[in-house]
Amino acid sequence: MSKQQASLPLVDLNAEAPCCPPLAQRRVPAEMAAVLAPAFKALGDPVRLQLMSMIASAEGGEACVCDLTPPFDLTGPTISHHLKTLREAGLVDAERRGTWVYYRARPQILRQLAALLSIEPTAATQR
Amino acid sequence: MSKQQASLPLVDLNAEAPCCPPLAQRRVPAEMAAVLAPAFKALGDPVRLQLMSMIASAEGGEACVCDLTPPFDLTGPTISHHLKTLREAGLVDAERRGTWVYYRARPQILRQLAALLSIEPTAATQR
DNA sequence: CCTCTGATTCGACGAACGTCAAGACAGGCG
DNA sequence: CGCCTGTCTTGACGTTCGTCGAATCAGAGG
Repeated sequence: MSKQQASLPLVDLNAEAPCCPPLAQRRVPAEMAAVLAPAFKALGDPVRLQLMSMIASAEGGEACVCDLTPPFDLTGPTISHHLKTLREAGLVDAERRGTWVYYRARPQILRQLAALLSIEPTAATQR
Repeated sequence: MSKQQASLPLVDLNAEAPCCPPLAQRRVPAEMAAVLAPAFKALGDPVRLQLMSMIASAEGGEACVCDLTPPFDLTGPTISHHLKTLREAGLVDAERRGTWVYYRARPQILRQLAALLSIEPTAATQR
């Protein structure tokens, strides 16, 4: 419900992936790779990985940009850009309440990514 | 100083991360983010995500380059480059046996990444 | 209305990435 | 030995990324 994110190519993981057959169990088809790779790419930057963790582990499940910016030696616009990347990857959700903007993690997608990487101890994947 | 990927030939996840406190439970420290982000980045390309899946789900836990190349509309060098990226991220291991080169997944790291993304239903992260 | 603060967008720059063609290296086979 | 097949490296190209400064947008409060 952020105002201008409607026109952005937002990754719609909910409708796309019913859920995740583990990566090591069945070969990931090209379409699913095209949908999920951006999410991994979004986590592929140290700053964004920390931002994601700060948001997901925050009290009440949400964090204000004003709390996310100071811990880094980066300018406000740069943090905002990283948050936008996380938003477009479908990993977080933004909401403005008065003066401040709050970011909240989307647990569904984290679960999907975790399930995709999970390895069954029962499967005979070892030599 | 958020750009720290200077001299990082090979990610050494074994010695570095004892294992993974979930991302949503405790804030990921900068050093851990610097170590783990390259692994996510390596998975952040559709081709590499499929390669990773093809290797991890292959019979006997290993796949030959000769089997990995044809499914893509890419040249041999490009596939080789992507495999090198996965290797440098610590996600796969390569071994030459005679004429062919075989790639094998490293389950430890996949488990670490999955654990990092996992969400405990017990934690009070939901509202 | 104006101003102040917080957050995003815009424009620009250097660095890194994905891709290919051409060449180099490794090993099997005549 | 020489050739052939498979894989990797090198050099180059256009594109994308991470970062910043400056400008802009969105509310709150005088």
